[in-house]
Amino acid sequence: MASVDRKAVAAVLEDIAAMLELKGSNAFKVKAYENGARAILAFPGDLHAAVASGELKKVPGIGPSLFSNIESLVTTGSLPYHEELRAQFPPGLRECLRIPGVGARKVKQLHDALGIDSIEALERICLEGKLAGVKGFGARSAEKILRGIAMLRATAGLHYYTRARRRADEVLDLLQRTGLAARLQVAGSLRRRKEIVRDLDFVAASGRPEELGRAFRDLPWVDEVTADGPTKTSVRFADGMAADLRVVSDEDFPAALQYFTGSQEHNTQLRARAKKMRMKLNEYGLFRADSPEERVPAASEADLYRALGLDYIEPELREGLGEIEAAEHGELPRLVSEEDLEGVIHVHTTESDGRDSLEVMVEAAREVGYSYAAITDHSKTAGYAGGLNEERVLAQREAIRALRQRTPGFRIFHGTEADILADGSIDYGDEFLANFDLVVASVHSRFGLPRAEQTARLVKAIRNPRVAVLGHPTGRLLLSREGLDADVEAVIDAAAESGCALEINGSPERLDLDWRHCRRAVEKGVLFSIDPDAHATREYSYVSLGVGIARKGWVTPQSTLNAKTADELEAWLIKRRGGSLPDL
DNA sequence: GCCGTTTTCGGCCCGACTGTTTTCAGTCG
Repeated sequence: MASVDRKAVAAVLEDIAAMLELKGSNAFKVKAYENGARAILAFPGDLHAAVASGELKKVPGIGPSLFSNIESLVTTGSLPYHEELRAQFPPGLRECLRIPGVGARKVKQLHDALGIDSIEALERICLEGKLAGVKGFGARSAEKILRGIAMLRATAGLHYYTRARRRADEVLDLLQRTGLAARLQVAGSLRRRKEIVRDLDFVAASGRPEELGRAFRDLPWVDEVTADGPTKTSVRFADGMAADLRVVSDEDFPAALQYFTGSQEHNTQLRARAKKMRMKLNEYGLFRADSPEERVPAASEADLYRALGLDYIEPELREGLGEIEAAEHGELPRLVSEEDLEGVIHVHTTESDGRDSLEVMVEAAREVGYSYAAITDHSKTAGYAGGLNEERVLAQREAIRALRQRTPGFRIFHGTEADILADGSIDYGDEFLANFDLVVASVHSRFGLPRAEQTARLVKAIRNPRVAVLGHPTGRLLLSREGLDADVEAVIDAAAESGCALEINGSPERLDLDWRHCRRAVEKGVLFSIDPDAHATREYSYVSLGVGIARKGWVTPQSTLNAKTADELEAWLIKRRGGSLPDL
């Protein structure tokens, strides 16, 4: 049987949606396929099993038709309906949909009028000045499309959260200094703490919108102004990042902030709810449906949610994945926050590939406010990272013993980030692992193993009682490397069963485990270790990125390993390994 | 194509901006 994972299924559904759009099908049918793709990506269980049992039919957004399509895909590896559609459209035509500012209607029109069937053909027509003849396209259309093509090629416009956050803070600072904004906040996916951000959204309350808009256009990084209306200004910075500013009245601000925080899907559901309750929600406020002039008073986002019969929903949760239902029933979790963290796990020093010494890393952890740190340098297999052989481990143990004497009131756990070998065993061997207080086990090699082998490898490591934490579980690198191919659901089940914690690695390029997987794991009782993977003192700040991902994944303090106190962690470690920690 | 405490048929979120138009369709979020 062909192995079709959820990403592949979602990609097919998205492809179908794109082609239905090109066909000019009912927009809601298109939407249904897009929603289906999202639902599959977010579906936490085993897709094959859910198809076999029919459980998938119960997932919102998967109706009879989508179910049978998905069933065909996972059981036979292909879908005739998809093939039929593909045969009708050249692949280049679907590529054209990715150009910003170019949608299905325009692509279809250009295909019909000029036979354009690829981005290259479209570019040529624009350059040759042959576009303006087509009805609906004028002199400026070609220019705009060419810019869109350039943009698409440049970066695909995606940015790490950290980079976007830094730029957003700079923008907020400069706009704040103008004194033109009574209220000013960043919204959008950045506020929702998505790991990857496409553009920045700012919302302001101001009595002088034109001046504020001008200040926005005049920001030092602005390369191009892409939209410029009385309430909305869009720019692109020289580094390719796009940013929007919306200016509203003070009274409208809460609704505007809510609206521009999104996500699209969350807002769609929220508006449908408002409508059902005979109200109307838009970016200016909440109104009575039968008397549109009558505003439902709301001084804050919390007021808006309350008026809709909902508990306040934290921005991180607003992904349209059941948070509204949970808020309705008072079942939202108390999300973990940085204040809940008692200690830091997964810390490197100069002994392997860190840039600061043991003493400096420990002191910095104490200054951050932690009451313990688990030092986890690389293991012997990681020669490229200066990994420690057994002899050096024992020497480090002595160094830590000595440092403990000089660091009263602060607990130092001696750990390792040990390599999981291809067969799932840990490179030091189980016996030697007993020398550590805490073992983080990670995959650093053989990413290409077949799925079944890769899964078995991770499960074996998780079931090893010496292993406390599975480090960066999928090994992905955002924007550059797919994670290893493993059955995450099986990994989660193994963690739940054995009690091994899964890491939420806060390194900006990792943010692994992905938040989409966390929620199901939390429900199953899995513990998470929210770690910086720090290679220098300043990288302790990565913990806050990990916390953002944990919050998106509905992780609570109770589900967080390093929200335990030092004593609790020690007790947990002893229980996990079924024996005492090394006598130090 | 999906969905149901108005409904198994008839809805499906809503508005700003652009570029082309003289009243609007397309795109985006």
